[in-house]
Amino acid sequence: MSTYINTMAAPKTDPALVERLVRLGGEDSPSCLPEYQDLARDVVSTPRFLTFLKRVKALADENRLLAVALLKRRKELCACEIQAATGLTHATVSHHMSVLADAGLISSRREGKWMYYRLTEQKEVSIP
Amino acid sequence: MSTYINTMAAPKTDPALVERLVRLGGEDSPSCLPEYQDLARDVVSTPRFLTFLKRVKALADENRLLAVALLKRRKELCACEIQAATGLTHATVSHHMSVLADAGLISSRREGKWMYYRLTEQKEVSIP
DNA sequence: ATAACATGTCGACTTACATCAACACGATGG
DNA sequence: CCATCGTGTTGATGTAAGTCGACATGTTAT
Repeated sequence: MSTYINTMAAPKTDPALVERLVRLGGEDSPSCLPEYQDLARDVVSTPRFLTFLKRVKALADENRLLAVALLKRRKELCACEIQAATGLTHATVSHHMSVLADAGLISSRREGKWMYYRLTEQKEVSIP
Repeated sequence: MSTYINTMAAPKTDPALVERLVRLGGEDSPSCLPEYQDLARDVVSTPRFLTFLKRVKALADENRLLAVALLKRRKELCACEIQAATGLTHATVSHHMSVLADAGLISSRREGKWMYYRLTEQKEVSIP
């Protein structure tokens, strides 16, 4: 229903929607629309939320997840090995590894011509 | 380098690549190309891998992650509440919730006109 | 019974992103 | 010094996915 969208656009609260939401009010159910908007804003702006989202997005690709899974088995892999495992172009592999590194999931080490990657040890993160 | 791709296409192993990979062979570094292909195939075909990928993909969206984060705070939310929090159309919310449900992250309960969602309790899954 | 309402479904649109070819650059070896 | 090799970068491209409007379905209230 577009009333919600209009409400989002303008800070004014749609009385009908508020009534609807208030009617929902159980024991632990929150009350009205602005509260939801504020809560959502707070949650989304959290660094915890943003970090988690970035990591999850980095893992949400078959080839990247494969690379991470392989790095969990072998401690260290070079770019060409990951390329061999995934069957991708070196350009694509390089892009994927940069995404993973940007999310803080892997670290890279240069040794001559070769680029070695390994997982960064990270505590298990739960849903923010 | 397209040699890898050609090698992937044809089961035949490129001698030059094998040599390169063998040259890498350290103490814990595996040896040659077919081994990587086989290992990758094994890992990817694992139900563990596929389930994890599906869940991670479901969480890799700002609005879906927001919905899950809110469900972690309030025990139960109806569709219109999630719509109010995200500012999306009800069509989009419905789509997102079906994605989350399909990944086994949430369960739904119908009560009259309202559709209530809650998180499914799940053991922390680590990288497959 | 009719109206208002909450939600699901379908088709179209639009943006994000995975992928590759081509080029650039440092490193290694002859 | 020149050729080969391993990677990163850039621009272009195609496909997947998020989003919405419109319609359909079941529910509640008058």
